[in-house]
Amino acid sequence: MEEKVRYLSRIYQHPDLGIEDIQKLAAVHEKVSFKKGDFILQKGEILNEYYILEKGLFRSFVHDYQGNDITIDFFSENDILIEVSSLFQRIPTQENIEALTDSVAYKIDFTDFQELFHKLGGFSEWGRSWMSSSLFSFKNRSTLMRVESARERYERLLKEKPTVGKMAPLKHIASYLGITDSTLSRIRKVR
Amino acid sequence: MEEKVRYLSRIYQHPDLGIEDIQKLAAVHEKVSFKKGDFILQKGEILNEYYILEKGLFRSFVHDYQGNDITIDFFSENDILIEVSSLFQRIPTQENIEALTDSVAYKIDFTDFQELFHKLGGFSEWGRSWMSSSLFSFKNRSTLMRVESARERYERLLKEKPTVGKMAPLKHIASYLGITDSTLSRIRKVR
DNA sequence: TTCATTTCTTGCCCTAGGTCAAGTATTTCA
DNA sequence: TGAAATACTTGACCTAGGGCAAGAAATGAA
Repeated sequence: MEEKVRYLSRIYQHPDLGIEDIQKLAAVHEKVSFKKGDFILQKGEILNEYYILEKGLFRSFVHDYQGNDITIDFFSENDILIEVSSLFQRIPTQENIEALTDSVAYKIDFTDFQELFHKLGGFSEWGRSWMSSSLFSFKNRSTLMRVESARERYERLLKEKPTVGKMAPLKHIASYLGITDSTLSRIRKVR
Repeated sequence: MEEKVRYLSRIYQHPDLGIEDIQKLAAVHEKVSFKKGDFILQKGEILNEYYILEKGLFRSFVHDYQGNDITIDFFSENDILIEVSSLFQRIPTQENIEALTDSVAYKIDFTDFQELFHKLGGFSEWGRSWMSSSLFSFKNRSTLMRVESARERYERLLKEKPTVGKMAPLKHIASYLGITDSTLSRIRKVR
């Protein structure tokens, strides 16, 4: 129990969140494990919880209009495992979220979240700030897609999420980067 | 005054926001006008307000590591004119935001925003929901960058923001789409 | 273990879009 | 209203990365 609080206080960092707040949060987080291949969300469902990923690797993906599997995002250790628009706007998602390795996470239900979001001022501040940095990184990604070459994007990914380079199958990485498997294979060959 | 309330109630739509809430919001929104070429934000500054754009067209842009001007986003009528991470995380921005036409907007200061955000439950819900749809559209954009051809992206933009096609200079549209001016010019030539 | 499936590599050829540079057209503002 | 600046077009050529297909390697299920 102590360990849960210690871990969550590393995730929920905000000047307005005191130790008692973290304890209230910890009380509604439940430890869960996943096997490689498990799904936490599938197209058409409404997400009812989110997870803090303590150990392991997930990816989210969609199918484009030609049926191709496109990786949207990778989630690695200490990331928040979530599909924001489905959870917060209560609408069916386009995305699927799948475990690429066995994993451990802390789960919190939407109703518990909602209650504390309105009760703890620091928590809603934390949430807004998490969302805004998440918005920033998607904005950034779409800029970098326009500006960097395939190799540059690959090298950036390796630097930012080293686990992905080691654990994710090449085809998922390729679709995440917006290139084909063959091209990624060739990029990898040369250093 | 009545007109301001009427207009803002079209923007701030949420089940938990009643007419009295909108009136409180309207009280802290101030009508402002801009001339073509005005900036509301420049690299290095911290944004202290946001705007609801009633009339006109803006764009945000950055310079990449080679000094090229890259358009990040266009803002047209009824859009929220904002740079989220600077405003909410109180950090200096990377972006510039510039009026492409004479414009009219409603301005709200961060301190007023902050007060009502914590006072009106419906307003923080509205904010979260606005952010999550904004997150969704950036996520979407970075997917479409990977999946669609240059011409498809251009045609989507025309459909989604028709004013942009008419008012924005070709080079800004091109950098928004991630292509060169020459290519966009050629795309336009053929229908 | 072995057979099947999935993952990755590689060769050959092709194309969307880039680069550069020289126009032409349109704005802008003195 | 006319000169300078900016916006747009177009041609000639080039290149990053795609498409396809065949094979090698790794994984996995029985």
